[in-house]
Amino acid sequence: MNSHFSLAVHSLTLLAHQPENAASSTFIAESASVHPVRIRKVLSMLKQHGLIQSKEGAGGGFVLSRPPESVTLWDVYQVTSKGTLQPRCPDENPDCSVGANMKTVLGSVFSEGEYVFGEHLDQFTIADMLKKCITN
Amino acid sequence: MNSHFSLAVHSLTLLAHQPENAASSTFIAESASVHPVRIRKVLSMLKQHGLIQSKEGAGGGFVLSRPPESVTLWDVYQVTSKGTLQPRCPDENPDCSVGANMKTVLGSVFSEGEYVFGEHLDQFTIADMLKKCITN
DNA sequence: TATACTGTAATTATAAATATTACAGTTTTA
DNA sequence: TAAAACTGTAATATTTATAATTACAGTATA
Repeated sequence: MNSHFSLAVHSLTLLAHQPENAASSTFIAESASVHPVRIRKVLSMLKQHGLIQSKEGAGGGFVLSRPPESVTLWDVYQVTSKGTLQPRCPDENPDCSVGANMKTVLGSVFSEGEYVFGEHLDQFTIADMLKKCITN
Repeated sequence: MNSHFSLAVHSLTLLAHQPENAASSTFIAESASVHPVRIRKVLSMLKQHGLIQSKEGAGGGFVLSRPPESVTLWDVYQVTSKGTLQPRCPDENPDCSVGANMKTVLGSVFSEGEYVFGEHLDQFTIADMLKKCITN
């Protein structure tokens, strides 16, 4: 699983944690121990898909655009990581009936698998994540 | 998903395809378009877990040690890729209630998710993979 | 108009994956 | 019994993928 996903969940959870004021990329980056530009890239994806809003200029930053109870990890996964479950396969080899088809065959198994995995992720919301973090 | 998995499935399917004679790492490597040493490393894992047998020396190579109908993709996954579903998380940040716990919280979500995903993989055997490859 | 932000592109640095080389050990076969 | 064809594995080099850094234009605030 790529790291965009965990950074996105982290950021959204942080925004849910302080719904009253916007969080800057620097603030989020320090919480996640990564570079602010990386946060801005990930949040750019979330913004494009309507999960957050941003405001430029002094005092600006990021806020949730939907209640954290309504955003699931599956929603986030689809924005940041769709298709990454797929196993890396070497190029197709036309000289071998196995080598020629393995990529396609495994591809369909993993596409279905991603859906099954998604049903699991869909059970958890950003609000759940916040609750789990705080009660620990 | 790491590439060990797809190389392992590829190799096992190839062995199932020619049950009569052993396949050398060079033969498998050519079918999968990768380096023979890499194949030997992956097959070493499968051998340790009793999925295949190997024979050194001239005319040697690899053969299945169990019928391909009895080996599922979940069996292979557990040998080659257990834990790789886990998202990459930055180091824990003790100064932030979210940053301190996110890794653990996501960890448990993905451990359960791996199990769910495993139930899906468990539906497919190496024999199924061979059939799918050949009828394509 | 200085300051504190987002947005994004370009570049550099680091880490991970993969290939390559090397060589010891094991069978077969000529 | 020696050459050939293999596995097994470690060490190194190369390539690719990730991540950090730098740079700078644009925007809102005070």
